[in-house]
Formats: sequence, structure tokens, C-alpha cells
Amino acid sequence: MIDETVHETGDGTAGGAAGGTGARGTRGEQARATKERLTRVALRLFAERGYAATSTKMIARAAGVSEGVIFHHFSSKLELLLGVVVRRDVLAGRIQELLASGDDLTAADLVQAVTAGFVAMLGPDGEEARLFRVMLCESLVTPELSAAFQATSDAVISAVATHLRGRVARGELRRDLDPSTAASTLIGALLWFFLTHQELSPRQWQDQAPAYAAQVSDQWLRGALATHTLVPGEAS
Amino acid sequence: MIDETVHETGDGTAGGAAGGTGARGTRGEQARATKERLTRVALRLFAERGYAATSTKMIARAAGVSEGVIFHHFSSKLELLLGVVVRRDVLAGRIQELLASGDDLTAADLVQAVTAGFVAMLGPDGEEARLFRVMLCESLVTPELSAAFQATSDAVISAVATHLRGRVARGELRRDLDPSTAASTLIGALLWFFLTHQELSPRQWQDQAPAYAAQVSDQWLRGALATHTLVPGEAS
DNA sequence: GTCTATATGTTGATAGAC
DNA sequence: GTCTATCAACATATAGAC
Repeated sequence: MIDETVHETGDGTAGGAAGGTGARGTRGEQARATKERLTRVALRLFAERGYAATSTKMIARAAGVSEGVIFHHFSSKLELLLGVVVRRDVLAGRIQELLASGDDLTAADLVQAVTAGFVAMLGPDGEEARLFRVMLCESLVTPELSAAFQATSDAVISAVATHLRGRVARGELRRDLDPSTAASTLIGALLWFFLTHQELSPRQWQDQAPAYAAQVSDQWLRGALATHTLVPGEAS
Repeated sequence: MIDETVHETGDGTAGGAAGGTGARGTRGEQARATKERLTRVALRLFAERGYAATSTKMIARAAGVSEGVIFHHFSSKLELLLGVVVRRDVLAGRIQELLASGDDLTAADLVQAVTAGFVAMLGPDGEEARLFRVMLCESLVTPELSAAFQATSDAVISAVATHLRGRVARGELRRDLDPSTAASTLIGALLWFFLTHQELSPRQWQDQAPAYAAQVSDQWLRGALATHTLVPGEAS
């Protein structure tokens, strides 16, 4: 069904016969390269068609290897999925970097930086976006993944929450702000947009996403900043 | 693999021989009943295992009919999925009812009512929660569904947004609030919690979800209410 | 380490009796 | 309207040559 001849290789190694070990790299290197190529291709196909609807044959073909190679590197199709998803830490990692590097910014600037970072990271057809989609959908259906997804999600939320706590302590954010909930609402609002705008072209994404993100951070800040001094006695 | 003998029937009709048309209802009624039972069972299995990983055989068995019956009522497995998802309007409908019935409430009370409504509606293992999960996940992978999901999502957002616009006009909400974005952030924050807490037991859900929802609506209101009068000249 | 060939089960869908 | 029986295609996974 799939007429795909794209080999997504990077080096011309695949497709040839057994291939002498000479020309380029040791067997170990070749193995690693092939394995990584398989996970990259698999991620792409899983994101496009879903795990269950993607056959090992499709993956092999798109990677430019025979089907048996998959089962040489992974003991089962599920292992391949787990191998794909093992990069999940980058998702949380990127956010944590962002937070750490913005420690000297004002809370407002930081929140804007984080939302902008999300937009940059989750643009359509990026690797991170694919990974996120696969993890979200398959974790609802594959027990082996739900823990991993939960952990990643918690890591992001609590990283943001911890940072917010610091800002509350500094007096930048309302003293009675619940950092955990506040982190959730920010992340949730961003990710919901992301999920409901997957079909946007990169062009449209670049038009709409940053604007939306800016509005989200603005609105979030209005509910969180301490500088929005309230008229005394108002609102519980 | 599945030892399921649950028939989820409601009437004892299934499993018998061809069954005379006499005892209970016309053929037309029986047909409708069977068809509805199939969609109900299919929704449950699709939500548990995903569309692609659910075979028509599993569905037939769980519904207590033979596999051929499915293809008598639906021309293909995909048609069955579309039949399942056709009830999607209830999701948007419930919200719209809520909004309409709360027209005389204050904005704060209304937002609390809406968030509470979400919590009540999307409790784990409810039909609506299953429907939402299936639509979300399969729409990312099944072109036939993505339009339907988009439409439902847009309907909810714009229903809320329209209502918010009214509240802005009444002076209850900040004049410079963007109703569309504000609706998105509220819905997104709620649904994100829902998605990342699917594994909660009904007991845990009842403990945590209302509390979270209350915090979300509180925080959202702080960013939206006009009564939080700002010190003049502050914040762009 | 990769290939070809194959084993074995399951899939979605159809045909025809009742 | 439902059942039983059956089909061809495809699934995942393995075996052995190179």
C-alpha cells in the first residue's frame, strides 16, 4: 500500500547486500546507526498512523532494510515502541533548561520565554511533536507506556511548579498562588492548543501559535502576578 | 485471548438461534437495538485498546453476536467507528446547556458551574470520557475523524467564548479579555488534567478532580474578572 | 549484520443456510 | 436478522544462508 521509497538514511549503507565491514565504520557503529534509523522511522510512522496500524513491514521498507533486521535489533514490536519512546526525557529536559537559563528574568519574561519555547518545540512535524503525540495516544492504550507518560508529564509540571514557588517566595507572584495548579493550567492551555491544531501547516502554525502563546501567558500572568495589586478587601 | 463473556445486552435476545420475530419487538426494533449495542460495546473496546487494536471479532463476542452481524449493520469497521463517534454532539451539547441554564448567575458562579460540569461529565469510565478519548486519539490518526473532532472542539470553545463575550459586555469581565483565548485556556487546563489523570480510580477522581477544578476556575477568574481593579498605569 | 524464505496466527470481510 | 463456514491478505516473529 505504501509506495514509500524514502530511505531516510543519511549514509548510503542500506539496501546493499550484506555489505563488507570495510568502507565505513565497525559493525558496532553500523548496528547503532541502523537501530537509531529504525527508531526514527518508526516514530514518524507511529505518529502518522498509530502504533497498532503500523506494520513492521512498513517500518522496514521506509528504513530501507528487510523486516528481519527489526527483530535482530528489537525482540518485539513493542520493544521497538519502547525504544522510540526512550527519548522522552528530552521533552522535560528542554523545559528544565529553559527554566534554569531564565533564572535572572522577571517572572513575566520567564513565562513568555517558556510559552515561546513550547511553541518552538512543538511545531508541527517536529520530532518532539511526534514523540509527544505518540506518547499521549499510546499511553492511553498501552499499559507499558502510561507510566512513562505520567512521569514525563509530572516532571514538566513539577519543574515549572518548583520554579513558580521560587517566584512566589521572591514576591513576584501572588503569595496564595498554588504553584502546582498554576503550572498545570499554563501547560494544559498550551498543550490543548497544540493538540487541536495539529493539522496546521508550518506556515499557519508560525502565524497563529506564537500569537496564541502570547495571549495565554498574558492572561495567565494577570491571574498570577503580585503586581496586579487588588483593591483591599475584594475577592476572598 | 479475551475470555469476555459479558454480553452487555439488556435484553436476552442475543446468542439464541435466528429467533422468531414474535416475542419481543419488530425486526426493525431488534435491528436498532443490536446496532446500538454494537456501537456501545465498540466504544468501550476502542477506548480501552484503541481502534486498530480492537478486532471485529472481539466486538462481536463482547456484544454477544456473531461477527457477521457487524457487517450486516455496518459496511466496514471504519463505518462502525464513525457510528460510534456520531454521538459526539452530546459533548458540546452538555456544555451549551450548562451555559444557557446559568445565564442568570454571576460570572464567577457560572465558571465554577462549568468546571464542575466538566468534572462530572468526564469522570473515568463514563461514556463521555471514553468518547472523548477515542475521538482525540483516533482523530490524530484517522483523517475521517479529524474534522469531526475539530468541529466538536470548536463548538465547545466558541460556545464558551460567546458567553464570555456577553459577560464582558455586561462589565463582569475585563474589557480587554479575548473571549476565544480565555475559553481555550479554561477548557485546555481542564482537559489536560483529565488526560493526565485517566488512570485514577473513580474514588481518587472524586477526591482530586473537583478540588483541581475549583482551583482552576479560581485562578482563571483572577485573570479575567473586572472586579480585580488594577492600580492605574500598571501592566501594559 | 543483513537478507530471503517461511511458519503460524489473526485480520476484515463475504456467502449462503435458516 | 442472525448464524456458521470460509477466504485471501496480512500480521509478528523465526531460521538459516551469506
